[in-house]
Amino acid sequence: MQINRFAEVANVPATTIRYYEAIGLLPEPRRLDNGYRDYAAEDIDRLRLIAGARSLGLSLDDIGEILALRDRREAPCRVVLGLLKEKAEEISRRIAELRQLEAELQELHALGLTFPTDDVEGKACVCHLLTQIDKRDEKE
Amino acid sequence: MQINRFAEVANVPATTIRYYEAIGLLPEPRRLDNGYRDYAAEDIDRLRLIAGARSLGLSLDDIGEILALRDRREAPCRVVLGLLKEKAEEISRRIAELRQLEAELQELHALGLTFPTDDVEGKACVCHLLTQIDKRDEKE
DNA sequence: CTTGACCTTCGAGTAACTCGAAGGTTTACA
DNA sequence: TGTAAACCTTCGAGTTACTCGAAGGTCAAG
Repeated sequence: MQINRFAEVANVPATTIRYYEAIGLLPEPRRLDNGYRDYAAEDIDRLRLIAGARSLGLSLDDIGEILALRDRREAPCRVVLGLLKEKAEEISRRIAELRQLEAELQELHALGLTFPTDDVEGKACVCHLLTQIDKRDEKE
Repeated sequence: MQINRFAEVANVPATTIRYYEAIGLLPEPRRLDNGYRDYAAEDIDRLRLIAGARSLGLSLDDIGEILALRDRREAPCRVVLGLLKEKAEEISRRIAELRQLEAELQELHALGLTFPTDDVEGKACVCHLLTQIDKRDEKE
């Protein structure tokens, strides 16, 4: 299987596959006589694991650890479970932050609409509000 | 005002201030005889605008545009309003994505807990689930 | 025989900083 | 007077996870 076919079955760009190989996540594959990479069916699983973990937001570093465990014939399940939990918590924190930010943006936008749109220097302008954000946070 | 004091009043690390100067967001300040940067009170506003806009998630590119308009004595308010609206929409999309991801992570974690944690090769393991994520999405 | 689709490597670019090295300056203190 | 601590300077490289471009080799079809 050449790289493009491999890319297709795992749904990962070929350039990304070469990148994963370069950083050591994927082993160097056999080569055809012409030097083209030649993947075996067994390779798909590893790449799918990487892609799956990435789509859940795990870092390539985390994934590297998981694969290293597996390569040493140790089951990485416990590590994976921990990482999934951590990630879920991180994301729930991130969601809270973004909600906050979303509210702030909407408020600022609404407030900005009530101001003139041609005030370069004065204080009656969204742009001026931008300079006040930190100060306002401190007062709260 | 030397850079550390300037950093303090605007609540931005000194290294970041140098960085903003290097990429042209902040003008080169006067220098003291010993070569140290010397900021004026008027400079604070510009840095606060940058910091405020950054904290709302605007990119340095966006901020560069805003500042360029201001430097040309054109009011950037309309642009700012547009950017705030765009950002709010982007963030609301991002929140939806993260919610989805959070649910997936929790589901996977819960499911993983019901599996043995010492299965290297077999299919009864969270790690195996990771390789199935894309396929499952396709079925849905 | 050439066109197009594939494959190769290498180096650089992205965003927004952050860090480290290697050095100069100023102030405080023994 | 010496020196240590706390400033300041520049420059280059590191971070994350790719992505792109250049320059070139290979292969099948028409």
